[in-house]
Amino acid sequence: MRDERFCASNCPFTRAIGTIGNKWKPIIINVISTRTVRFGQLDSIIPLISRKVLTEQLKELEEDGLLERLAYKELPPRVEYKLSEKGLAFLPILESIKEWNCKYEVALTPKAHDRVTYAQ
Amino acid sequence: MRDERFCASNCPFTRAIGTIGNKWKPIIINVISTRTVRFGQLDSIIPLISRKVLTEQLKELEEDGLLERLAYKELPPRVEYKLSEKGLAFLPILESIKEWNCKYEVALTPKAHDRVTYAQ
DNA sequence: TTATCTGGTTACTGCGAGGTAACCACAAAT
DNA sequence: ATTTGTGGTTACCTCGCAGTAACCAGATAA
Repeated sequence: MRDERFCASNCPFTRAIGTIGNKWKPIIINVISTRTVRFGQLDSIIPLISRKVLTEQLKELEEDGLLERLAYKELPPRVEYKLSEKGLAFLPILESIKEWNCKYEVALTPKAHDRVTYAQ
Repeated sequence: MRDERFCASNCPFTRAIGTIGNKWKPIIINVISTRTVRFGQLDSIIPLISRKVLTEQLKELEEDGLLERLAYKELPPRVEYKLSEKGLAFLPILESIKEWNCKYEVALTPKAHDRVTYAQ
């Protein structure tokens, strides 16, 4: 899940990609953002992710110091996640990605086949 | 390789992550940077990637408009890759990631076991 | 008594990402 | 005649990511 060869690289950029360079972590960080979010909320907000993978990703993010896990000893249990200073410092990067995408993402041009069909 | 469910999302951020949110693409973009690089150079510069995967990633990056492929009809063949405007616009984001990592990546603290060993 | 709620964990399983190795064209060099 | 250089493509196979389903505690509600 986390690529050990990347994390063991002597290139800091490669290590960074080894840490946050997968599809779920930027999504999770973006969802948490500046809030405090419970596990169940993340599970329902993020489409398509399974509880198992969500648990794994959260654990890795915590290990890498991007977020903090607050477990309350209640029943039923309550666990809250919030970004650490490091995680919060990553948010502007996600904003840049959003801006970059909105500026450069081309509207999907219909395929030639479809265009001909409609033109007739 | 590219997650179709991400790319089909109606959330632009999710689509962006579906496009560049994997481990190889940021590395490739960072290596090409402002240069014009040949296939063989990428193959030798980037450690651990196979030619097959490199080809696939380059093709996807081209399809997504991040880079341009220049094939010269020579023998032996020569193919050069360079970033498009969209790809170049992504470089500052990679720089931000480098800065973010250097600022917040904690030096791996030796485990308690090792520390005790050395202390003795 | 039984269901519900929460945040997981575990075992089982399948699919596909990705690695390896062989192969291609064709010119120039040896 | 054979090797080398270049940028791939293809078939084959394996490993592991990730999905599913079952299970857990234990208090509260119905």
